[in-house]
Amino acid sequence: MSADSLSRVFAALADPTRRDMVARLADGDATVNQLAEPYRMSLQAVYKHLRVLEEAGLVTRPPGPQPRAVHLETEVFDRMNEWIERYRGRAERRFSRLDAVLETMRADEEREEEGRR
Amino acid sequence: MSADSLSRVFAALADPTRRDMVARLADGDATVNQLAEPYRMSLQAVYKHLRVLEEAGLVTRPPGPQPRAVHLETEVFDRMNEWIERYRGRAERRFSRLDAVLETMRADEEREEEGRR
DNA sequence: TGCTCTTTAAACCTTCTGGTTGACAAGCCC
DNA sequence: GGGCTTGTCAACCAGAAGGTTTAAAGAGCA
Repeated sequence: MSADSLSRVFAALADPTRRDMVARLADGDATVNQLAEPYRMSLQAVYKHLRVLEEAGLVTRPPGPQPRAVHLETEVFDRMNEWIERYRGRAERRFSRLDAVLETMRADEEREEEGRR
Repeated sequence: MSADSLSRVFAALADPTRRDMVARLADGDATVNQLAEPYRMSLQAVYKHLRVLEEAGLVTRPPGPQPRAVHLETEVFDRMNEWIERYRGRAERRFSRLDAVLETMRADEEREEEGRR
C-alpha cells in the first residue's frame, strides 16, 4: 500500500474497530486499557490499531504519567473533508450544469442562503 | 475485514489509484478504457478497482451502449461527511468546554513534574 | 530494591489486496 | 457469419493486515 498520508487516514478509518476507537475518543481521552476494555482481542492487538491511528495522525499520546492518555486529533478531519468536498463539489457543479431540475434546486438553496444573510 | 458499508467506502478511498479515479470522474463520466489510460496496469486490474468503488457505492455504471460509462455517485460522500462531522464536532465541542479545565490540569501536572526533578 | 503494570517488539498464522496472465462471453460493425 | 473491441471471470502470486502468543524493556509504587 502506498504510504501517502491521505491513504493512511482512509485506511485507518476503514477498520470498524478503529472507527469505534475514534468515536469513543471523541468523547474524551482514554488510557489504552480503557480503550481496549470493550473489545475481545488481546491488548497487543489494540496497540497495533493505536499505532495505525497514530501514524495516520488521527491520534496522539502526549507524554505524561505512565498510563498515557490517548488523544484524538481533529486536524486530520479537515484534510479528509477538504478532499471529499473538492470532488463532491466539482461533480455536483458539473451535474447541475447538465440537469435543469438540480439547477433549480440549487438556485432555491442559494436563494435561501441569500435570505439568511 | 468487516463488510459494513462505511468500511467499504473508506477502504475504497484508501487506495491512491482509486482516489485518482474518483477525482477524474468528478469532472465527468468516462469509459473504462478512458479511465484506465493513464495507469500502467492491466485493464483487468482497473476493473478490479472499479468493482471496489462500485461495491462501496461510489460509482455506478448505468446500462447503455457498449462502451458503458462509469458515473460518480455523490451520495456516499454525504455519509462519510456525516460520520466525520459527528465526531469532529463532538471532540471540538468537548475541547472548547473543557479547554480551561484541562489547561489548568496540565499546568498542575507540569508543576508537579517540575517539583519531582 | 523488587513487584506490578504499561508498552513495545518479534515470530507466526490466516485472510485480504493489488496485481498478473489467460481464457472467454457479449456487442457492434463490415 | 467473422472479426474487432469491450467487458468478465478464474487461477495464481507476493505482500500487507489483523490477529495470536511469547518475551522483554520501562515506569511507578510499596
